[in-house]
Amino acid sequence: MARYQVGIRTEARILEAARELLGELGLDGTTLKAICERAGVRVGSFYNLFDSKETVVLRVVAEAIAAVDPDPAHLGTETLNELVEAYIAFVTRDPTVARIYVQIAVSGALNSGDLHHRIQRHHEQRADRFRAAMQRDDPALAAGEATERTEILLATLNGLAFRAALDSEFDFARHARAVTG
Amino acid sequence: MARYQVGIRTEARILEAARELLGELGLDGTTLKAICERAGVRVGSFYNLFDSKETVVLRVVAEAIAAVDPDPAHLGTETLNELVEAYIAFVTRDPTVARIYVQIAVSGALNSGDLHHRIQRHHEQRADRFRAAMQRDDPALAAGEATERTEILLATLNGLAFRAALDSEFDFARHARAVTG
DNA sequence: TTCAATTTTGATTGTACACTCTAATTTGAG
DNA sequence: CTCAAATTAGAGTGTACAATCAAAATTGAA
Repeated sequence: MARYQVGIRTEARILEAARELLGELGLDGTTLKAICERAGVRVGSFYNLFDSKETVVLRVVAEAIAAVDPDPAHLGTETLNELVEAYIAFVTRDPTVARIYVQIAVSGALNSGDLHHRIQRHHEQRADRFRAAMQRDDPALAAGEATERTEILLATLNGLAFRAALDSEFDFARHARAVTG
Repeated sequence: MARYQVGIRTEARILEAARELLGELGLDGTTLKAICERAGVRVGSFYNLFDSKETVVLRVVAEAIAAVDPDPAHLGTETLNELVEAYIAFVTRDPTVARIYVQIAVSGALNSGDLHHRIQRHHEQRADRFRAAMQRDDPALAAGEATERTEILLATLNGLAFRAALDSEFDFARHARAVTG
């Protein structure tokens, strides 16, 4: 190990370049060449720091999701409303990254089993947090009913996000808040 | 014009091959080469009949959607329930094609403006039919309220379809019918 | 200061892809 | 049967892509 400072900075530049390109050009426009050019790095250096292009893209998406997490420490104190607001923040702050998440999820569904499982697990974890928050809000709510409501709520939010991806005029936040309460 | 029979049959073979491959391998796996091999046709013949690969893929998707249309003649007599059932039929009959529709919609959103507009128009037309059916079911329903409910209903159906694309075990039909009431 | 480990370079590989073009062949209407 | 139009063949074009590799340069701990 024993990373050198210069390498750490290069890694950060590559991630920043990828983040910018994904936002500006989307997944297809974010080629290895484009990332390296913007980061001011040769291709060989890229592969010294990352295993693949996929690695970088997934890190950018994961960081965008983590950036809006209302409970990064997993203390289990978040409310349903906070979770919905986090979802809204993710979609409205960086709509392109949100779209890329959907794109990866859908195209990866058939191929590359590993990616598929990671996305499925991510969805399940999010569903668990929604369900737990829902039951904290209303302790009388039965577990099965909470699971069911969570499934529908998340589907609606995902569907609205999809709608927002197609139409930039669409007021995602307003509709998302409407379904919550 | 004046098509020859052999050409018409070849066209049908190409469409069938594309349909099969899209179902088996998804969008990425459905290459021009693969389509031509399965259809027993040389690449040159393909381009004599179709402008591009995109043309074929879009025709397959459009035909899959049209196949479940409860009111192909647009008589305006369909019920909300029929529309939901048509949606369910589309997703459950050929899940891969449904996923490809999402894939095209999401990836095309940034690029190729034409495709983007076509998909947006398709969504709007569907929303109109849902809203009209909703008001036929309940004539007392205000227009604004119907628009709002349609937006939410379609979002939920799309989100559930997305969920089904990620998890083949997911019972899409049951959840879809649950939200309709 | 030394020097092993890390980082950078840049030329290169290999591949997969959609699409084109011309000439030969086949079709079917009159 | 004729022949123009439709269809087919198949080699070829061009391009964009992710990834590899060996050698040179640099870093920074001891």
